[in-house]
Amino acid sequence: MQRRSKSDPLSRLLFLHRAGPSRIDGHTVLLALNQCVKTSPPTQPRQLHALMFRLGFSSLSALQTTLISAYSQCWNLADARRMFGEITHRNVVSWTALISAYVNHNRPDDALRVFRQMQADHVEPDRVALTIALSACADSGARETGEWIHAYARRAGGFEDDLFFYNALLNMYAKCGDVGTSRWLFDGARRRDVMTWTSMIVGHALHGQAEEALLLFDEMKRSCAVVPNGVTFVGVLMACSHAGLVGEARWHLESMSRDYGLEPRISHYGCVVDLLCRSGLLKEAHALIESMLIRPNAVIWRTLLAAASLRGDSGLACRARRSLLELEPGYDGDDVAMSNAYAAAGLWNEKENVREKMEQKRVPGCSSIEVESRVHEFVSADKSHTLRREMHGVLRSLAENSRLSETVLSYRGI
DNA sequence: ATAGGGTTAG
Repeated sequence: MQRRSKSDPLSRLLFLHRAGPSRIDGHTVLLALNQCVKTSPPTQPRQLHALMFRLGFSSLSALQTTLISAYSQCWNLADARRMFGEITHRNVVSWTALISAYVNHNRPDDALRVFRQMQADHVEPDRVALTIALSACADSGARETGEWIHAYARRAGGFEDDLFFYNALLNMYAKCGDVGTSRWLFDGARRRDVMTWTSMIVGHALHGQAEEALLLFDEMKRSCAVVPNGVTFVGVLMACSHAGLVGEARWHLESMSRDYGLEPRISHYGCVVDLLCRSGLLKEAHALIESMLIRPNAVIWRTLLAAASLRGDSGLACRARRSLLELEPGYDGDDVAMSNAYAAAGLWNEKENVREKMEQKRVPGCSSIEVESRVHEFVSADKSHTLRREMHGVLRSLAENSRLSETVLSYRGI
């Protein structure tokens, strides 16, 4: 149980209640609930839930809806779902709260399932519901559903002035692979905010269109209408990373804090470390990690370890491995990388030592994939799956195709 | 008119 002060919204509410229940109405309770959710750490939604019962507001649908998002924000999806089940008169807002909960818990397919259930229940989506459904489409790559929502919105009036909706639409097309339509929406936009620019820059970057992304970022700065934020710089650095533009990436990383007062986060450093490593600049990557103001995480060190093992730099690999043992000692993949590093450097005895330790652990790495809601698992050199012949055939043709396109690219001098 | 539900990274 947390300690709370006399002035926190819950205590105030209880005080008012004791003074005379008639002084409290639904609005008062709702305001208090919202304040509770905003404090950090947020008040446990179960306490709020109990209080609603005590004050006699437990069946007010607006309050129940607020509790759905409160449970969701406290990482309690099961209780959010249960809360939804308790609502007897569901409207578009309560459905939307649940859809949003699934989106925020990285379950876009479940979000879309609920979106369809809502319509089967004869509840018409409004533009907020459509906006959240679009972000679910973007996250799961559900382009056809996204296009359906676009058509639906056009019939319902377009919502072109709603930047929330417009940005979600533009982002959906970009994430689902249709950068052309995304750019068409961008060029035709009546208004643009940071999110519009950022979604478009990231969209280009994700699809390897580094030049378009960087040109757009220049244009954004020249227009002076919006100020880039941390996410914008993730897009810019991703673009540099895909195009191998080392100098440009370093310049933008410095410009972030110098010109915009944005302290680079781990994801920004991650982009640049990855780029330096893939360009073979391992010493520079290491120096950047050591110079960071924030504590490097396992992903960053693992990037360096992978590069060091690929190039047989066993000294640097050891350095990365040491940090990884502190951060994530149980991660078996790092042993594999380390043994590869020794092998690449010709240090066979050291390689054998690592291998032997791995054998003692005996935990084979396992990959899994979900197809039509059945999960299939594979370990290395697995021959047990009934469709292995078909799968190997597909893999062979993929490998063949990528060899072909590589030949074409090198023929063009790229 | 409408408490409550909203967009950007990997």
